[in-house]
Amino acid sequence: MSWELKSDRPIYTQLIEQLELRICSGIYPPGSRMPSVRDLAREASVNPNTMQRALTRLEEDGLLHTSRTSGRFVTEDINLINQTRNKLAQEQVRIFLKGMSDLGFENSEILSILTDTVKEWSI
Amino acid sequence: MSWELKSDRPIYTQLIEQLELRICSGIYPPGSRMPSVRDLAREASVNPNTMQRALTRLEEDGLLHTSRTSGRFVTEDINLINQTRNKLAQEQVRIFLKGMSDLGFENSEILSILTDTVKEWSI
DNA sequence: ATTATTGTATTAAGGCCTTAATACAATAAT
DNA sequence: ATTATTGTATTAAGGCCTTAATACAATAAT
Repeated sequence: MSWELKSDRPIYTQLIEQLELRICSGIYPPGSRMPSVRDLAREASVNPNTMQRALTRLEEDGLLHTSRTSGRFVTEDINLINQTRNKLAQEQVRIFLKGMSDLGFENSEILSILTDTVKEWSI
Repeated sequence: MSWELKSDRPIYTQLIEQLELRICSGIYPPGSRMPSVRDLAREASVNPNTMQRALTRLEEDGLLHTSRTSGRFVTEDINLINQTRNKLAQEQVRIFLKGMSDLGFENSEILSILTDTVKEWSI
């Protein structure tokens, strides 16, 4: 998975989302060691300071913890990870339904559009 | 409908989205006259320059046109408005499915989550 | 013991966004 | 004819974000 950073929002907020995503989807497994700040920054083509800023946020949320000089580690609290995953999913759903509703689509329409799109995707 | 401007993205991009939304959902009907730049700016609590920047963009897309000193008007091209509405809707769907997929949800799960959420909302 | 790697902190520069204050041109309204 | 309202343009200031260049402390690796 690439980092897909766009210029329409602050990079550090996008990094936060990407990192959350990678932890929630198991790319960085529970308890595993994260790449160093410098490595992550190089990988995402951003300044180490910017990556650090994002990592600090994940730490505040408890998804990461730091062991001074041996690096950062993903939490082993699977419960927290799952809660985060569900929180992110619900947020996606909420934004989607709000957006479609604002465009004037009825619930029934939304469901049928989605069903159709999913079918097309899976063909 | 209030303007709901957040600070996590440039305001002018949010204004563009809001204005598109209002045209597509009929709040500003086809052919109708828009409030003046200054009035819109006051309404959204932003600087006239910022509102102007957003309006210029809508104009480039053909959703608005200007009649020098009598104001801006919404296009009468209902076809264009509908195309825009569908484009925005498809974009919502695409982002939603991408987001849920990145979180590791299967298509079937996505559909059932959405169905459930819609049911809860309508209770 | 020494070295390399880790996270962390600081400072300066530049860029984009937003606001604010003005001003001007065109024309509808009077 | 005059006035008010419209869109439009310009300039300066401040804020946040990002990068870049450094430096330091702690400790794992050697």
